Amino acid sequence: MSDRLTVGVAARLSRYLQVLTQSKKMGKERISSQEISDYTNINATQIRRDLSAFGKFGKRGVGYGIDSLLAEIRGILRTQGQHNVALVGAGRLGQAIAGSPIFAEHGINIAAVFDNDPAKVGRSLDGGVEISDFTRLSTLVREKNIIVGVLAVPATNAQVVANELVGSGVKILFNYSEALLDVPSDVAVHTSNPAVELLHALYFHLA
Amino acid sequence: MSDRLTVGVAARLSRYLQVLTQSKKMGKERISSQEISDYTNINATQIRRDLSAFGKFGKRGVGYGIDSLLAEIRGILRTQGQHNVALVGAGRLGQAIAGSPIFAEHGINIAAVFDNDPAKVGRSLDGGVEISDFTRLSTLVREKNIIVGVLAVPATNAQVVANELVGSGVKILFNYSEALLDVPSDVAVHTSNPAVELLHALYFHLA
DNA sequence: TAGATTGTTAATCGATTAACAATC
DNA sequence: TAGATTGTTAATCGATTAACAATC
Repeated sequence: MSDRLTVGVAARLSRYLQVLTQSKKMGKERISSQEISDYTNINATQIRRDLSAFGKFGKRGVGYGIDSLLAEIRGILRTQGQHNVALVGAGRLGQAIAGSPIFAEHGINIAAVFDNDPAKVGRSLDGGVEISDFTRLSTLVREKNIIVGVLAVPATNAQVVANELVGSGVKILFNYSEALLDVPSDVAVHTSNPAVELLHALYFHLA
Repeated sequence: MSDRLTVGVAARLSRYLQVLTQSKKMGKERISSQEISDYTNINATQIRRDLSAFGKFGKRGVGYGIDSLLAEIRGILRTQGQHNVALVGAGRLGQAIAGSPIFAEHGINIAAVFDNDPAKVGRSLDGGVEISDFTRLSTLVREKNIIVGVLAVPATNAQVVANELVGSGVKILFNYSEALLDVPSDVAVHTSNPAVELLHALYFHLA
């Protein structure tokens, strides 16, 4: 299987990773496709099908070993190591992101934090990273070979920050503002949009 | 078309809504399927197909009128009005959510905020909502007929808060913690998981 | 053994795309 | 008219699901 995964398979595998990580934290050692299905709303047959395309990871009548399945999926997604990201914006949202265990749990390291407020520059966030001035962004991003940028800035600044990140070599942007971003076609933008998801969820509740 | 939309169509329509809302804010009056495609990475043919299933909303050679398309999609999704949600957790993340224009822009109103910290209860957040004690959750959620709850609490408290919300009649949960939530089958859980999305995005960058 | 759960098949359904006539 | 973009067809591909033998 040296073929590239389809978008759907890659998305589902990373969701299994989340369930496995949390189940492991809760002390579980084995999990069945039905249990993963309950948490993800992905059909249990689909889950077994996704996994069996790469090998026979489970035991009939028993389920999947959490540790070994975690290792297998990380191998398939090639995301075993540590990944450095740059966070721009050290306001409430930026601080919440830096202080959350969600990134650290999956091997994602916030390697640099930027803000343009002189009162914040030089201080440290919960994660222990020191806040750098926005003007140092390009230098630090290049130095640390960072290819992922997280935008926790107001919509009015989002495009300027995106331009700076992209100009410094960043290829993946996580946009937490409502702004639409114009970027070159080789840059991927993921926009977090709880409101859009909510409208979508409401439709199925109302219908 | 009184049929229920498929999950895919409803998800895409709500993403078009986001692009239209922002384009309108930027002063645009018309938009083409190709422009929507550039921002969403959804194929332009797919967009025209989704829309034409409900009517002929565009003008050949010209594109779609933003105002009229917004109204049409809101009608299809039946989400024209105001929707009340309850926010639990008035820490940095909760404050960031309450202060963000993302919800308000789409007619979503944070009708109640809860926290268990006595130092916070009674104060008001940026949005203007007063923070209520967590013990009043059930009363207020029932009084205001709230069916959507947003969890901005640490993973260790997430299940307890989810139980309280579900027990008070909430049917849709937005979980910003990394915890897995056990809920009845008639309750929908949306978990925000930037780390999982990032692993997925990284795969396509590395491959 | 008895019960549980995987791995896999076969069938169906929806998503995706290219292409192009219609028409603004 | 010339250029642009919609609406729609037709064809392909991947996702989804039920069912069940294999086997732990």
